[in-house]
Amino acid sequence: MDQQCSCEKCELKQLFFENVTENEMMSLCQNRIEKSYSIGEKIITEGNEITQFIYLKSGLVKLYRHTEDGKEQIMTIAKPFDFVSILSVFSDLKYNYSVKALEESVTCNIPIAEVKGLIRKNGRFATSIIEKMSAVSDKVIIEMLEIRRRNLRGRLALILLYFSNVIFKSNSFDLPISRKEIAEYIGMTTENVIRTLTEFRKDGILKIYGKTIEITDKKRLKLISRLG
Amino acid sequence: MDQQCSCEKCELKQLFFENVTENEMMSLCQNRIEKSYSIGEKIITEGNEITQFIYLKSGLVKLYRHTEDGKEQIMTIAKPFDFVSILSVFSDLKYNYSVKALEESVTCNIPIAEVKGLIRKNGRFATSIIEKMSAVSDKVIIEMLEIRRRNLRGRLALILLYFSNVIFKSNSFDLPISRKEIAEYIGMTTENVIRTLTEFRKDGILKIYGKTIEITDKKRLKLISRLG
DNA sequence: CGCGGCTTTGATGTTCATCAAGTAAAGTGG
DNA sequence: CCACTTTACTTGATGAACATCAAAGCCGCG
Repeated sequence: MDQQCSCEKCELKQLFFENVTENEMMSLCQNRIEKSYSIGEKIITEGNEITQFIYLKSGLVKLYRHTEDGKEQIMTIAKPFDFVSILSVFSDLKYNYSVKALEESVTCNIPIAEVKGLIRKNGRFATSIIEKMSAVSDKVIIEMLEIRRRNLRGRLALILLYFSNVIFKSNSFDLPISRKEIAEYIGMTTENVIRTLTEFRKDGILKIYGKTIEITDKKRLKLISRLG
Repeated sequence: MDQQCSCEKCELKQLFFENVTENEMMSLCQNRIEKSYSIGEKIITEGNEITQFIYLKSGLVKLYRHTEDGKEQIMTIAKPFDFVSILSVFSDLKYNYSVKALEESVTCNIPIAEVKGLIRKNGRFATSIIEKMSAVSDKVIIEMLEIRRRNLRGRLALILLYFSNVIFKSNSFDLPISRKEIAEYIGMTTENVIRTLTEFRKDGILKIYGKTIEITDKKRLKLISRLG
């Protein structure tokens, strides 16, 4: 095995492991497993035991859960640096949500005991994990409140802007989720997602080619997102 | 000053400070301030700087925030052990929500730097904080998803059961919040909260005397909560 | 090439917000 | 303590927003 651990070069090292000693890093590096997932593959299954601390190195994923009546609710869509396996990882023995890849994704998996040990031994590491957790749950909660307070047009406008500004950083992008999933994400029906998209198209706000969206009147979309 | 720190007797000590040494505890104890709040008093104001780590010793509080259009959204209702000042405390410099007392409440306030120091020095403490944080954000997120997936009747039934089973542990209790606040909590209008309450009363599910609620047909209320 | 899931549009009815208007309760200052 | 103001509560009427149901075209995949 190399003296130089391959994690040293990982662009996500600074995110969580900035304050980890060389020895600790070596141990992490030897115990970690990288996994690749193709579109639609499940990364985490609701109800399964939590054994790994998982974070997203690249790609895009959705966090979702099943309701009693068999439907799905999407909690959030996470990209790298947004954290995957943070919610409930430290408070529960089992996952109470599932995670699925929306794009080709790569995760880094570390045995949870290893991470817990590191938290106990290394205060700076503990601090950075706590800060990260705090930021992530905050983000999810605020996002959910922002969705809730809008009507359908506002909700759809909001997430289109989210894809455009935050995820893809472009006015033209391929929707990473189906119409049905958009509905599950923002709490409306598939039919109304489609109808509202069509409205936006007719109003000259969007161009739509299947999954490809081009935002042509962003100012107007922002207005709808603010006023509903 | 006493040798014996008064925090030693605090029933909440075990919750966060179980793993803290005697010296650390003395320091905490000297720097902490207990504060009392009467009904309606503000404990935390949105936008203010975060300087204290605040937890609820007794009482009941609401966490809420203002939307752009001047309305209020209640994020959750917290009781002791449910944590108050956990969301965003470690990731942000300012609060992005407010907290108000719904009942006579007492908080214990510790300078945030003190807690951060403790996290760095004491791994077991860091672990217990992380577990607590994880559990709290999980609770809030699941709660919000559960509210969202229901129709009005289901939402109202859900929170009535929440008050009855979780908060007051009785079929008869005084609502700690106004009709308007219920509306802000579960995302509906005040008028419809009232109308639905009246419906429940007419259906023989509840008795209502102002703020006092008595659940007379819990089985039925549970059914409504499940099926909407 | 046929099956199942996704997408689309239309018709219909329910659910819910909004507006209006009045009563009750609770806080406020003289 | 009473008049006054404000805030909370309540009911009804109306229309808009939204879900549901139905039917058909499309697409990818075994």
